[in-house]
Amino acid sequence: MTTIKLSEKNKDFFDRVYQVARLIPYGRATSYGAIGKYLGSARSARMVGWAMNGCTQTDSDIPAHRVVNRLGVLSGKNHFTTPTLMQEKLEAEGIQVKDDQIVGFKNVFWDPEIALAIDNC
DNA sequence: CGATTGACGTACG
DNA sequence: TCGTACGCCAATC
Repeated sequence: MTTIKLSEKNKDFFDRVYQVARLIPYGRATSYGAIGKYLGSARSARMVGWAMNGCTQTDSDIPAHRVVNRLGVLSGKNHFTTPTLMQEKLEAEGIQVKDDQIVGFKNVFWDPEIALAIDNC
C-alpha cells in the first residue's frame, strides 16, 4: 500500500511554493505564511517551509534565503549549507540582519499577492 | 503501520 | 495584551 504516491496530488501545493519563491525579487524577502496564504492556505505555512527544504539541498533557482518567518527571523538558517549562509546572502543583497533577524523586515517584505497583482476586479 | 516532529501561523481564553 | 492550543500535511523514527 505504500506504493500510493501521496505527493502526487498535493505536489501542486509544493510546486506553487517554488514558483512564488522563485519570483522573489532581489533585496526582498517574504514569509512562509504569506506564500501559504497566497496559495489559499494560511495555516499551511509549515508545508511551505517543508517545501523549501528541497530548494537548498538541490541548489535550485529558488532563493530560500529570502524566505523567513512572519517575524523576519531566519528560522531555517540552520537548514542551509551553513547556518550563516542565509544571513550572508541576505546581507549581500542589502538586507540588514541582526541577531538572525531582518532589520526593517516590513521594509523589505515582499507580498506575493501585491507582486502578482491579483486584482482582476 | 503508528506516533512524533517540524523552515509557521491563526484562533481562542 | 499575553499565553496556550490547534491546524496544516508530509517526512522521519
